Amino acid sequence: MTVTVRRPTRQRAAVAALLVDIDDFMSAQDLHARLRAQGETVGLATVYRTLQAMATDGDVDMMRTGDGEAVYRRCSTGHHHHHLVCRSCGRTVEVEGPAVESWADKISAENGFSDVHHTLEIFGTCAACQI
Amino acid sequence: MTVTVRRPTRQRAAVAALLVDIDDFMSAQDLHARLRAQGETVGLATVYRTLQAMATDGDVDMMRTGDGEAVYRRCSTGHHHHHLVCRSCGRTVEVEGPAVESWADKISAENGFSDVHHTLEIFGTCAACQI
DNA sequence: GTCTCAATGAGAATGATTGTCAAAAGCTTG
DNA sequence: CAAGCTTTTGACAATCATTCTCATTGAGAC
Ligand SMILES: [Zn+2]
Ligand SMILES: [Zn+2]
Ligand SMILES: [Zn+2]
Ligand SMILES: [Zn+2]
Repeated sequence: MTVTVRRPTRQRAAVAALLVDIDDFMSAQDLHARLRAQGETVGLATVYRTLQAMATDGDVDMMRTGDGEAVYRRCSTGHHHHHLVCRSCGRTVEVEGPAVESWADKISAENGFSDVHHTLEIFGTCAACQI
Repeated sequence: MTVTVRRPTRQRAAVAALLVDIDDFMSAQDLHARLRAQGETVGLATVYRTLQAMATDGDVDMMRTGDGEAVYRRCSTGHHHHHLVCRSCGRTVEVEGPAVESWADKISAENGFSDVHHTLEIFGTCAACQI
């Protein structure tokens, strides 16, 4: 197996620290803007690279918004889960569904697919955002 | 309720006809290239607009690839379903999961979310693409 | 301190998607 | 069929997230 080495840097620490404070999914652009607002000097490309590395390492979850933009979030659980996201205020709830996992496995096997993974997100309006 | 009127045009017919022939998800750019290769003269912007209109009307399914590109497919069933897609050759199988639907509804209700919808796709390697 | 290589950042480049707006084409009516 | 009205089209510019380039900086090892 290959172990990718990642050197700890001020920039990576800044991004990681910010993600701990934020509770909603946020884009690289937004995170970069927040960092700059806080006075942290981190390049945009570095924010992109850092987020991608964290996503690869499983340290953050990445999701695509309706218009295809990548958004990231530091989740509390390290294991596989999905999200219930308010399309109005962005509030996010982490959810698990054993039934879904087994269904996906069964469907994949039945159709001869291997090495599978799935994406599943639920969007709606949370109680606080009801009119 | 509002009923959107759509005038039938040569360009829309060409896009719709092409989608019937194709069995895999395909991007607007790709579809446009195919149309041009067939000698059909349809503008790129028109392909984008047509696909969006068809997706809105429920005539095609839209999905996002791993890198966020929108891809479209004319599905056989008119009702709600999901996809099992080969990440190597693109072969797509339409799948249904009543258990997943009810799970999503339950989770949403439990957390006070309303007006929900979900996205769910399974990616893997199909039998034919195994090494 | 020095050496080596990963990491950074400023800016350019890419590439999908959307906006603009004048010209072309459906539909309706006379 | 012609005129009038509205939608649709297409060439091109504009947007905008993301990636690339490459010279410079910084971390870790000795
Ligand atoms: Zn909300
Ligand atoms: Zn899952
Ligand atoms: Zn395949
Ligand atoms: Zn479903």
